[in-house]
Amino acid sequence: MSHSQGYSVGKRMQDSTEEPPLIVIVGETASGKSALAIELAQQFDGEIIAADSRTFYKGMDIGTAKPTWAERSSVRHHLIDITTPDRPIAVSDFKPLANQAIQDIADRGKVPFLVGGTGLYVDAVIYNFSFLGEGDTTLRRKLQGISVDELQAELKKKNIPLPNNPKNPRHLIRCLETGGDYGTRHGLRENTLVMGLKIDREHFERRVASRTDAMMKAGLALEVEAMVEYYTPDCQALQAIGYQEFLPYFSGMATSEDVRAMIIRNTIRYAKRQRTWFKRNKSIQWICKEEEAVDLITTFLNKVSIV
RNA sequence: GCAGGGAUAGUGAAGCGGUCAAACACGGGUGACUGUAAAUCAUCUGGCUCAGCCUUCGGGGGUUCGAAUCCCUCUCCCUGCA
Repeated sequence: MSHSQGYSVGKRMQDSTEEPPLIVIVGETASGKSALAIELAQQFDGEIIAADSRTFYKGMDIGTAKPTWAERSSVRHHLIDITTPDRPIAVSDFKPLANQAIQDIADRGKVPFLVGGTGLYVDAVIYNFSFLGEGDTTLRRKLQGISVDELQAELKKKNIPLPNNPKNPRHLIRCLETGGDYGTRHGLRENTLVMGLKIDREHFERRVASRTDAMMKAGLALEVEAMVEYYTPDCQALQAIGYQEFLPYFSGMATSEDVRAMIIRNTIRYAKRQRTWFKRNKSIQWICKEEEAVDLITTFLNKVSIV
């Protein structure tokens, strides 16, 4: 942020090492960050890049609270509907896609807004994660049947230290895949403003309930049924809140009232996990109202254009 | 009215004389987490001046060195006979 070398505008445009400015908005699900982002993007001539692990997928519209077509025509959105549930997008796929979008938006003279609730994916971009290799899927499938104790024993045998979550089978398997290596993270991306949208608990829970009702009224059951029939119900993308909860309903083991209650509960639990994730990110500037965001962005953009 | 059965922590449900602040499940809190992340996992969950102490197992009263566990009685609930 401190290279006041007096680049000419032309030089800056050519210089690929210079990071385009980026505005990031994070927040728990149903916090209203998408609506806020649209407002802000309109106001500051921006475009939105979705950092949501479930809005990549075509067909998962209602349950993921994907922005509507009207919203998407008012502000251009990137990385929504870019794949299908049977072709998942992992963090390591997301990061380059997001960076491409950022560059593309900046090249067209607009302001990129990275907006989403998937903390890991956001971090991958703003902390410039480096990744290790992809795991062997057949080996992974084989390891999935093994107990935690056996996985730990396997690691011990190969002299690989246990991961930070030593009882998490997925982390143990990944550890086995990478030989105990981890990717690296860097400092916060330059020219980046990170904002987090806060929402008070009570207001939030009411929102979740009414949002769930609205989704169900909009035909969520049909959407899920179609997806489950076309893809396998256990495919990773469909392992999403608003989707999995319907499985017992389809097999006659639950009422739609049960489904509703489950979705609400799982959404609230998910939001808690998001809060925990974001809490330790000290780069986030927490805001409650749009005006605060406007202020932060205004000063941010001024500073960036001066450098 | 008679004969049985039951009342256990936020909920469901074990326990049936000491090792019980009480299994387990759910619910809830807190947290971890770089290639499945809307996923996955850990941990706590009666109270406190917390390696110890205090108050709990429908209410009251007994028996016992000792009771959630045995006896008496009261309240409420279910089942069978009236």
